[in-house]
Amino acid sequence: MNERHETPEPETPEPMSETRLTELLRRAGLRPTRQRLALGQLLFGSGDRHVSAEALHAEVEAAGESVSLATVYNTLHQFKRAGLVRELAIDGSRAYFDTNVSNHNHFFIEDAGELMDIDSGSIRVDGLPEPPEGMRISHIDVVVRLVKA
Amino acid sequence: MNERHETPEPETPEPMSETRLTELLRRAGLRPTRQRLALGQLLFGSGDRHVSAEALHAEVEAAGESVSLATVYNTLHQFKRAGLVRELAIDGSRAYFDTNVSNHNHFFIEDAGELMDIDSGSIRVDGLPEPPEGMRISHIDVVVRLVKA
DNA sequence: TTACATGCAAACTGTTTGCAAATAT
DNA sequence: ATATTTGCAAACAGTTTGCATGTAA
Repeated sequence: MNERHETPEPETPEPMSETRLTELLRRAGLRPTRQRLALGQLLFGSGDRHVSAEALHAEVEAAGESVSLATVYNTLHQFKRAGLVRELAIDGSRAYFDTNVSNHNHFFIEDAGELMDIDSGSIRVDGLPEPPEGMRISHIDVVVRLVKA
Repeated sequence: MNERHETPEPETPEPMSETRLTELLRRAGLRPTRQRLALGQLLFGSGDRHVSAEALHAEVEAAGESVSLATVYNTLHQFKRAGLVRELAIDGSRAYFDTNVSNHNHFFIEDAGELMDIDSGSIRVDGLPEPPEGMRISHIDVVVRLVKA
């Protein structure tokens, strides 16, 4: 396992050429294999996305590429280590990955298990208490849970 | 935006008599069995608590009462349905239950997997965007993740 | 007495891992 | 050539469930 920890690429969304994708992977220290290119295309080829491993696996199969579920998991974790995706703790029962790695928050539609970004500018959190001695804040997650009105 | 299902009684923390606990369970429509009394004592007998099922099981065994893990799970869910505890989505790998069912937020110490309440008054969230059509906000979770400084 | 609760082990879900075969450089 | 990556199936953790037995009312 040799991950290169570099500043995550400000990738342009929208259909990404294989060359761009290859570059992206290379810079992350990952060989551009068929599987990683297929997953990368789905993840980074069309704006910000929220996926579970299972869902991404279904998608890649539907797209005609065969990639094992284990590889989907491994790849998502490699992408995460490379800073290309962020993992979200939303719902204990499955892991969600977000291709938007910038600072932003989420709506979560409970019944549908569906996630949506909240524009980064809108929410403001203040009145934060001091973290306990010897600790620092690494990240603040805000999840706005929605139900049918 | 600060919707709350009516919480069924702000029970007094601190060592709770068996009679009080029995009452509490009765009002929740739950028979005061040995197991539920033992778990209830641990959960509601000493201020606000954050527990995983596994940890609570260890505790109750350590306290000399034998309660199966399955019963711990079942009981936590019954307590949750009764509004006596709240389940937290913090970390995909295990479920945490919080005996503080009022509106408040959390510090989460990543490495230790430890949770702490943040005083309810301190954090303020504003600039919330409108929920999508036909949806309403059921709850807002704020988790402040901490790492060693 | 009877409806509810428990314990056990087995089932299940989502995720991870070990290892031989395949692939990228 | 060789280091990395993959797929598979088996392992795994946490959680849930079916059912016979035990218990509260």
